[in-house]
Amino acid sequence: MLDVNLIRKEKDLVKEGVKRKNISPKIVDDFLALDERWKTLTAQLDNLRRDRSFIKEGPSLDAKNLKSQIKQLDAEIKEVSEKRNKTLVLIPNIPANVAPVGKDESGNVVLREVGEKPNFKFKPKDYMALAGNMINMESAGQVSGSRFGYILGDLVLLEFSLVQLAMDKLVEKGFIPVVPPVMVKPEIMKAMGKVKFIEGDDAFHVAKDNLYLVGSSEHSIGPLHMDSVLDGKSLPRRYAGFSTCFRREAGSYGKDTKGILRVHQFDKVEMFSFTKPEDSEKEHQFLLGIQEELMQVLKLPYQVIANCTGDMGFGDYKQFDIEVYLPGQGKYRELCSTSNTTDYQARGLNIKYREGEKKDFVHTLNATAFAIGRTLIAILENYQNEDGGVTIPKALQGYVKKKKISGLALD
RNA sequence: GGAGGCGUGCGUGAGUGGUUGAAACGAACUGUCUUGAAAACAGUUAUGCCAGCAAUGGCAUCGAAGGUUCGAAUCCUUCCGCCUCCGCCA
Repeated sequence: MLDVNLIRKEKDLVKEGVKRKNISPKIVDDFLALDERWKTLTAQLDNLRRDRSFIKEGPSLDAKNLKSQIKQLDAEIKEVSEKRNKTLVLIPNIPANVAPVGKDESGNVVLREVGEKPNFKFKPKDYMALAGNMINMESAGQVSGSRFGYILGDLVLLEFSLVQLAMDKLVEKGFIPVVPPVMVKPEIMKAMGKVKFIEGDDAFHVAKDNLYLVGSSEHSIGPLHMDSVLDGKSLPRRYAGFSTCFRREAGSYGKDTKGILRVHQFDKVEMFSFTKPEDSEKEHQFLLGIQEELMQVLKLPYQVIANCTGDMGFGDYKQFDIEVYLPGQGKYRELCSTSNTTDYQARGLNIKYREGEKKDFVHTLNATAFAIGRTLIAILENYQNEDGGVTIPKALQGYVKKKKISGLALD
C-alpha cells in the first residue's frame, strides 16, 4: 500500500501519479475524505478513553454513560476505518518519472533487441506442429477444460533442465532456493497489492478454505518475511522460487486459444529480492541482467521492453518485460517480467530493516527467471530443423542427456 | 479428522480483574575504568496512530476478532498458529 503521509502531504503528486497509471485519481480524494473523518473520530474516542481512565471508584451513572458513548463511537470508527483501508489498497503505486506514459501495452517502449533471429532456409513451423504428441491439449480439455495441457516426453525433461539451469545459476549468485506454498490467504494477497488479482476474475479461489491459488510464487515469497525487521547487513536478500502458477486468464477469451502459450497452469522459476531503499534501482538492473543472461545462455533472440505506466503492475514503480522472438509467429512475445515495487508491498506486509540507528521499510522486487511453458515454446521454434526435429540448446544438453528432442512413440 | 497442551517485549520467562507497556534474568548498545579487550559498575533499548516546530502529551497494542465489566494480559466465545498423542495419507 502507499504511504498514507505521502497521500496527505503530496496529494497532487499522488493524484498525478495515479492518473499516469491509468486509474481515476478520484480514489485519492475518496481516501482523503475518509481519512479526515477517521482522524476526527479517533481523536474523540481517545479523549473519551482518557476520561474513563480517571474513574477509580467503581461503577457510576457517568461511567455507564461513558461506556455507551465509547461503544457507539468505536463501532462508527470501525466502519469508517474499514472503508478507509479498502480505499487505500485501491490506490496503486506511483510510477517512476522515467517510466514511459501510456494507456496500455501499445505505449511500451523497446529498449533494445539482442541476439540473432534465426534465418531459416525453410518455412519455420509453430511449436504445436514441432511438439507433435508431446503436447496434448485434447485430453486435457476433456479432463480439466480449456487452457490446460499435458506436457509429455522430452519436453518434460527439457522443463526440468530449465529449472535446474536457472536454479544452478541463481544459487551460484547467492539466491536462496525456495518452494513456497501455492495457496494464499486473501489478506496476504491484499497486503501484497494484489487486490485486483483476487477481486477481479484473475485468481482461482478455493472457496471452502477461502484460499487463493498463486498467480506467481511472488505472491507467497514476499510474505515470507511479513511483520519482521530484517538485519540491514543481510540485505539484499534474494530468493529463487519454483512453483506452479495459476491464472484464470479472464478477459483473454479468444486470445491465444491454441496450445500452451496462455494456460491456466504453468511452472515458473521466480526471483524475489528484499533490498534497502537506496539499492532497489540497482537491484532491478541486476535482476534484469540475470534475465538477459539466461536468454543469452540459451541463445534466444529477445527484446527488452520498458513497460509504460498503463501496462505495468498495480504495485509497480517500474517494470521491464523481456519478449522472446517466436519464428513460428514471426513476432516477439512476452516471456519474462521484472518489477520494482519499492516500499509498496513492504508497507502492506510490514517488512522493515534495521541498520544501526536506521529503521525503514525494505524495497521488494520480483523477476521471472523462466516461465517454463513459454520458454519451451521459444526453444522449439528457435531450435527447429528442416526435418521438424529440434536441437536441444547446448546449455541444456548436459541436463537432458541428449542433443535432439524426439516425439513419443505411441500407438 | 479425534484428544490434550500452549501462544506475553530481541530471547528465556513472571504475571489470574485496577498506575502492568508489563517483574526478573539474559542479549544488544552507550558511558566510567583499561595500552586494548574482558570483568565490574552506571545508564539506555517496543511498535503504531493522533496533536505539536519541538519538548512533550494522549490513545492503542501481551496470537486475532468479538463479548462480560466503570475497568481485561488476566474471565467468556469464536478463529488462527505451534507442540504432543491417535487416525488418515503422497
